[in-house]
Amino acid sequence: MDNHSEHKALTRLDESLLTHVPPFSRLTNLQIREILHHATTRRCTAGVTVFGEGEKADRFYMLLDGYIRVLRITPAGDQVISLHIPSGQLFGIARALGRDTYPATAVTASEAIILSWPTTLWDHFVREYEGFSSETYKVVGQRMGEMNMRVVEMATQQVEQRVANTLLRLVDQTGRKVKDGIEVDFSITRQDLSEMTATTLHTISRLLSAWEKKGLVKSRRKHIVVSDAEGLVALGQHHA
Amino acid sequence: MDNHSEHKALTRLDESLLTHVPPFSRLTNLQIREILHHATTRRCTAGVTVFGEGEKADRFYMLLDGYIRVLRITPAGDQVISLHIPSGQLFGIARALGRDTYPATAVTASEAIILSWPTTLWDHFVREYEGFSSETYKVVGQRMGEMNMRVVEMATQQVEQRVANTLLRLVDQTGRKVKDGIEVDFSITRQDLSEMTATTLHTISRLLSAWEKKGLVKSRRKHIVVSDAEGLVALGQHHA
DNA sequence: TGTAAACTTTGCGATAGCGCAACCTTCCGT
DNA sequence: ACGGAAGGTTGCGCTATCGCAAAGTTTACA
Repeated sequence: MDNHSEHKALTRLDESLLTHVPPFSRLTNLQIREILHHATTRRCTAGVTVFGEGEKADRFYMLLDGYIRVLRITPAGDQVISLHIPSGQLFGIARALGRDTYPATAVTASEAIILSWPTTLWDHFVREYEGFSSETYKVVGQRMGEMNMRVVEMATQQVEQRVANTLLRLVDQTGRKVKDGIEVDFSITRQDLSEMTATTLHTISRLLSAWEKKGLVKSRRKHIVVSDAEGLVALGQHHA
Repeated sequence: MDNHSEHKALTRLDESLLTHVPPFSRLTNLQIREILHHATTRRCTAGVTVFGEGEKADRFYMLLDGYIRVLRITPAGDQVISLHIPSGQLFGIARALGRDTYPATAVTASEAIILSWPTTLWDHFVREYEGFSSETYKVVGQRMGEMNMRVVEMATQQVEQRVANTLLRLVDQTGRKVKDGIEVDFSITRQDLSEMTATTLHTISRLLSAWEKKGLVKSRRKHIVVSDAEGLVALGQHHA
């Protein structure tokens, strides 16, 4: 559960890594080389805490590969998963929102490659790099949209619908095609799913079992495959 | 429930109206006069829809006086209140988040005075006006923080705690001192409160009755006064 | 000034989903 | 290759909260 597997990557970073990543896509190779020059690279196994809620936000990050899980822990010790960040997105950008501490904890949900820069460079990036700012705020907007959707779902839908919709969104955003359906692209436990949907792992387990019997999903330990998305969508809609 | 009371205000707009409003506070009087020159003013009674979810975001707004309620309506017809905006804040700033439609509906929660500008001016504002952008993103950050807090609360707390905390936040953000406590500064029904806390108006009614007996609040039709904030805080914490 | 509309209260079941408990299965490290 | 830890399943009773119903109260407006 902690930073065991931290490495300074000495790998030579190729400019092509960033040329197709939105916030940097409009830049010249020279600019990208400049950006990479200031970057620190880090490879992590799953389950590594990148930064913690409330810490001083002295770096901002770009996920090159893998998935990041964003979560908060209540005083009472309950953990709530806010969202998952796919590769190619910035995160830990407290500075962009006028904050100087991270508002949540970021943990790797899979193996991951992460670039980061000191927050002091943020203003420089915004000023110098065409499109950096607007692309940044596009993902901020997306994330707000997702959070909003979650609030609405939690306020209006039953557990079964919420879980169905959450699972669908998961495979939609991070799904990988496999033999008999689409699989969530990182390890995910019933506990994790329950922390995303405000339920208990027990309820999730029961739901997945039921769905498996109906042929909607196939799940094994830490893996979930959606085999009948249509069917799940139906479940997610109806109020019965 | 619709735009009955719309007026074009012919009132002369005084520059001093904006000089103390964060996004404009660093500007010269000349700049402010320029900004006001492009603005459209509108006075509304409570309950007027300023813009609707999904509409083309062709204007952005500044609330000069009153309160705005931001809400979403599900396909099934359930209404969920996202947040309340106090005077002095921008809203309807889809453009700032790379969107071209409004993500939610905005309704006046009280009488209100609203300035607005065509979205086409947004980039101009960002470019020309020192501090406009950063102040904007500060409120975006705040709102994200609030939404996040709501998700966490809804996921981890019982109804009574959620309602207590919501009410406390309400009087904290928009409270007005009255004889025997602090009153929510706009009309608010049990229904409204239930739409903020993901409950039913019945449950809210029962809770308020119970709290009134305990001397924590005093409520009449559409008015709620918190008389013992400490007590409510206690209720909002404990898990029993 | 009276009548309808909007808002509120309260009682009484019904139930979705939790919490607990016990047990099973898969994986990982040594 | 085995033992323990992490993850998963399932049964059962409980309760917080909803949903319905019916009646009371305040306000608006004709």
